[in-house]
Amino acid sequence: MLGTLCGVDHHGNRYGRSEAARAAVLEAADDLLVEHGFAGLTIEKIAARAGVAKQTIYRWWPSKVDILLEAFGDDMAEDLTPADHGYLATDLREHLARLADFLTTSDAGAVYRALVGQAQHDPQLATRLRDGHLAAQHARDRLPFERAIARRELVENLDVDLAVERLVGVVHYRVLVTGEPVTREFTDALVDALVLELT
Amino acid sequence: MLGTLCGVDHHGNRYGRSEAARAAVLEAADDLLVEHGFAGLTIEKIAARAGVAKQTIYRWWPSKVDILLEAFGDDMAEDLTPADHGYLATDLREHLARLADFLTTSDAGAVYRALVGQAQHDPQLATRLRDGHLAAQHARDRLPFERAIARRELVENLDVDLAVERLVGVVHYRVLVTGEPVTREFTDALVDALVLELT
Amino acid sequence: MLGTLCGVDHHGNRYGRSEAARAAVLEAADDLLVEHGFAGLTIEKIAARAGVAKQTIYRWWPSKVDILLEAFGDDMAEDLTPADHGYLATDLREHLARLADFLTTSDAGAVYRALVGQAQHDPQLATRLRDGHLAAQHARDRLPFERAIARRELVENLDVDLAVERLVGVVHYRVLVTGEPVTREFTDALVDALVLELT
Amino acid sequence: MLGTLCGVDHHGNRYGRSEAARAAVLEAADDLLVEHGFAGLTIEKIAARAGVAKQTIYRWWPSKVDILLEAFGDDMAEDLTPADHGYLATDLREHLARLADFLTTSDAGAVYRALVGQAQHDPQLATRLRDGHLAAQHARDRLPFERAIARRELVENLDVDLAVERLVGVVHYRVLVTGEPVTREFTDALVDALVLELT
DNA sequence: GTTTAACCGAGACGGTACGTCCAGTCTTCCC
DNA sequence: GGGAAGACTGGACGTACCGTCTCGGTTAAAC
Repeated sequence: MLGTLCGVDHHGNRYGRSEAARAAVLEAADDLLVEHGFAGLTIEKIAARAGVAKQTIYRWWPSKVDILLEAFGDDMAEDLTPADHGYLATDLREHLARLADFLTTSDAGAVYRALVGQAQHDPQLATRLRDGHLAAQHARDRLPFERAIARRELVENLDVDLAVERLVGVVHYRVLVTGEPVTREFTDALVDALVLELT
Repeated sequence: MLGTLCGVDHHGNRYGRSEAARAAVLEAADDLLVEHGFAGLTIEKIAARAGVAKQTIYRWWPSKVDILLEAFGDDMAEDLTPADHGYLATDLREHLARLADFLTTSDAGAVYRALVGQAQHDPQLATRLRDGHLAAQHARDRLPFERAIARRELVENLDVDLAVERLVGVVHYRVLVTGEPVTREFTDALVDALVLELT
Repeated sequence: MLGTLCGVDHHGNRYGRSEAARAAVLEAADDLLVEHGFAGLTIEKIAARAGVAKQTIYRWWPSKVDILLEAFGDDMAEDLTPADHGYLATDLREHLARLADFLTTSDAGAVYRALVGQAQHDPQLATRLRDGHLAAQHARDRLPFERAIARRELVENLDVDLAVERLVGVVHYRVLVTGEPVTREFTDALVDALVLELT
Repeated sequence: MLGTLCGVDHHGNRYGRSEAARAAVLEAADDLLVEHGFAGLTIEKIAARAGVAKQTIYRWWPSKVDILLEAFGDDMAEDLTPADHGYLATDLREHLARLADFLTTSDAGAVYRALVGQAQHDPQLATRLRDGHLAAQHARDRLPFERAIARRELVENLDVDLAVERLVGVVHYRVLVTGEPVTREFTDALVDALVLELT
């Protein structure tokens, strides 16, 4: 016969996971987290809210943090990819302001904070979070600096990683630890001080 | 201000709480946190490990984070009060190195990380943590800068808060988020870059 | 001090099981069995009906048949102790009629039938049922015959066990297997045939 | 009435069910019952053991007791049809001994006991069991008596039903209730007492 | 020889109940 | 009155089956 190219050789709806159930669970988890916080986020409530059987959740996600990780998805990549305006200061100012906004006001940011919080109690989650999302975000955070170096705006041997951390680290500190508001003035001052120092 | 034996004014069971029970609970909580992590830290296990009735715990602490807060005690103040060497760079280098050490290697640091993690899910805890410990620590963190200003080593109108955050924030970011090791080289580079910029 | 004779040396309500909870559970189990049958008898429903936490049930009863066994209690002894009228035939006629009544119409009889049914799937229950209740009942079933022997109404070397089984066995067969009604005519005929044969 | 190969009038998949699947299910059910008891007999395990889809089971049998009923089949008729030796006592002695053997040692007997046990919780099953098997068996149990009446060995107006129950009822009682062994001595004694009484 | 319809395996699904763990409250006895 | 002990209600946990469903595949009768 012909080379049955479509579904390889699977049969039955063995691979037929319900997309509706998956989406309902992710949305329910997201909603519950925002509404009732991480403590109010139980598998039972997610199941009830999503109109889904508990078993369906356990079939696909090992724990509630896995649901959050999936719900978190690529939100960070979508929201936090720095634009290129041709000037380091402009790029960084905008990027850092968007980071602050993401962390403090968006739903995805709430999920992110919950995950980082939980990661303090769960080294495995910490590893997955870092490998899965933080590394990629760090690469995106580097972009303005790398473009500035390519533009000769910055010296070639700059420690970009350190520079990145000196910006996003401080914003994270306010969000995760001190809880102080992260204003546009603050992020701008942060960027300006760094740019002044580096150029 | 000497170490007045804390339980000095209770006379037997009749007129006061048992210092032995209090100490046993705090120690048990500390041990369980280090051994089994925050998830393995339940009131029942603390009670069992401490040889104490659950009711005794509930009588004196509203929740398990209160136990941790009390166990955490003034460790931060004791370990993280910056010395005065007469030079800003030296003070900051030493202080930041000790902060890194505290956060990553000490038992108190483990408690602190657990509390900050939990605070992401628990706004009330976040408030208490900030009011009770972080504000005081921030004041201590300012000391090197304030001394340098008094010494005229730094300009008077320096934004000290920002300077502090630009140091401790980055260290916290590594500890709480990226999980990268915080080496002496790293903290020194952080201090040096800032000091160079400010002076 | 005085010889604290009451609670030996127990302290706390360590031995303070709630009689209210116990009674509520037993009654709820009884009711649910009669209303919804053995299949409708779940621990969760017993707990809900009794207004008791599931844990309280699991604390005191290993399984739902244990609840039934306890609810069954001494009902058999109370209802099925044969009276002494001085005549074998009279004693047996009355006793067998009461047995039939117990098995087919009483709540305790419903529990008994459920237990015997379950014992077919559960050898351990079978053993407990036999040792705990059936042996005692068999001893009571023998009484009319033993009194008749004492009275010289029957020969001394009569196989009393066999005689007992030839009466109660047939009634059980109707109740448990064929489901035919066990009328007074039937039990009387059974008794009369046996008594005629033995005397 | 000869053994027409059961599946003779189905032609392939189109108009008929898979005999292989049917047999596998019945055997799996039988095995699981004997190995793990009635509680260990679940549709899922039967399906897994038989290498059959759950749906296939639900397509053909409404419940697991239906599987057992079908697996039980005509075993009773085959094993428990009394032979005709020309003497009432001989016929009954042999028949009752075979009944005892069937109930206590055969696989079909195990299924029978499980079904009778379950019938205590399930009136519908009880009805089907009685209509489907017990009535037929009762008719077979009557045969020795009817032949004896035809032979004038017994009086014509004998209550044959009662006589039958006085034999098989007692054996059932031992098997289902007391669990005592049913020896040949016991069954012979039972028969002899009855025959002596009736003739 | 193609269509076609019933059966089959596989397994995902919404549910119910299981038995366990812990939270937080309570009552009782001892010191 | 504090403390040890522990029973209590309540609720989430993760698991096991239930009975229903949908999906390809297989296969032999029907076309």
